[in-house]
Amino acid sequence: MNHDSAPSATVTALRIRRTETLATLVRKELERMIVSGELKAGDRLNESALADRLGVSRGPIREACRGLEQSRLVEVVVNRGTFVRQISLQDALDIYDVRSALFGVAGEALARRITPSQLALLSDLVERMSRAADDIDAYYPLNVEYHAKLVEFSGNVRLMTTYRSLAQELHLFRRRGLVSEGSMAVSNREHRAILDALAKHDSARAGTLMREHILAGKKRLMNLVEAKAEAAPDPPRRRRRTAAGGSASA
Amino acid sequence: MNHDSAPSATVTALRIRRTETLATLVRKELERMIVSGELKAGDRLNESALADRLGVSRGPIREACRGLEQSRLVEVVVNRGTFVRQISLQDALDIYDVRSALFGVAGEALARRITPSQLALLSDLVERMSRAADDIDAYYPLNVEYHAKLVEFSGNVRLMTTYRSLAQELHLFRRRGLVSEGSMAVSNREHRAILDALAKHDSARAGTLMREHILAGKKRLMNLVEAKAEAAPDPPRRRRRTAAGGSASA
DNA sequence: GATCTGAAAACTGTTGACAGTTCTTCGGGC
DNA sequence: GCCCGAAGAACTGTCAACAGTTTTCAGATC
Repeated sequence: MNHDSAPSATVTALRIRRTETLATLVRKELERMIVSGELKAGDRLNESALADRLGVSRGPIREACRGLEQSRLVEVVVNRGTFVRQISLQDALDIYDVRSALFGVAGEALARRITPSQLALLSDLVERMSRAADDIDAYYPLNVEYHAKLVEFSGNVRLMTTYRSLAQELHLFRRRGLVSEGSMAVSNREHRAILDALAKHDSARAGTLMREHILAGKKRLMNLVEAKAEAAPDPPRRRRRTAAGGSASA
Repeated sequence: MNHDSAPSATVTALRIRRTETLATLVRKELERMIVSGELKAGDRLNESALADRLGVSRGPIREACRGLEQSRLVEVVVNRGTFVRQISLQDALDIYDVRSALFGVAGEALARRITPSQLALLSDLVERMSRAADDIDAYYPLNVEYHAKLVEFSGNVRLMTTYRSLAQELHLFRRRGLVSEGSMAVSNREHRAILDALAKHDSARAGTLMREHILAGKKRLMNLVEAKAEAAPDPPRRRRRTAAGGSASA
């Protein structure tokens, strides 16, 4: 009854249209723009301009912004607009602490239930990271995928969504370049150790290692920030015109 | 210039209006209705009806729903509406695991920075809970406040918001009565132990105790569910007409 | 009585317009 | 040169209406 073979572009469009509302599509597009850096922290989202650009009216745009507000990617100021959120170093460090705890639980759960095929997949990722150890552009996406898979395989849906949301928020960190730097070889050694604990179904050890892996990342970030601060002592941060300013965040 | 004394209702309304948009007010009202149980899991949110009832148009209602969707209190199905989410026992248990991890981090951080006045406040809450040990209606809100304060005092904003969101989601658990039951005396003994560790600034112990406190709550819930299941063996869950049904939750 | 069908009702998705607020700009005064 | 203020532009908040989809329900059919 159902011809699944190669749906035409229009059919695909219709199928999307049937399961996704414009607001959802807009939200995803904005998410992409924010995470990719196309929209920078502090930028305002001009509703009319976005509406024109995406070929929709302002309604769906506003709905999308409300969603983004709740997932903390933007901040809405009454009568002034919605701004891409700006998170401080302290915010970033706080997020690392939370992520570390979540990653730890993921490890404990995963060690109990991991399957051979999942192990193989993770092992493959570690292997590829090892080969890409001196090419950050190849390494980075593999690293992201490795972490995402570890959380996904834990089987705890709520854990996964929470973790993903935090990871996405970290993209807002203004000096994001820092996040991906850090010694890749050391990091991958930790990846191997995690894999080993998982293979042995050692729940406690996997949890500890995964918790510490994130905390090590936090440490690396702190060291980098300190180093940079010494090299170029605190450029006077120019006040943005946006009300979204200040990193106090309530 | 500014007469602060007893602002009239209209002034208050205007002041609110200046800092809160209708969508925000609607979202808060809907949140209240959901958490209070006025809107039950599975119920549909009729946009026109709500608009009439709250005296606004459908725009702000829709925006509010998008926010609620992102915080996982409702589920939106294209062309059919938004439904109050229904979470399964498994979902609830998953949430307990995540909460436990977050609560643990909160404990570690809090033990390092807790102030005498914060200790006094927490101690007072435990004392009052102890006196209310056989009156669940008095005990329950104190218990909620105690947990909230522990997280709030941790000083990690992101941790607080994440924790709060999960706690709110737990209200959706269909057999929510169960959550508040459980041996209050035992629970308060744990509260005292936590307080003790915090007073001694014993970070590791506070973290462990707080983690285990939530896991103990999870255990209590599981035992209760099992007990009830034996008493009244699994009533055939009637399929709701709503598409939101099924607890598989992707 | 149960089931199918199709029209009407109810509801969601989206849009364009209007009201009120904020931002910009351009003179004028010091 | 710098500050202040008012008019205009730009933008957000809200609404009412239209289009398309889902649900309901009365009547026909078996």
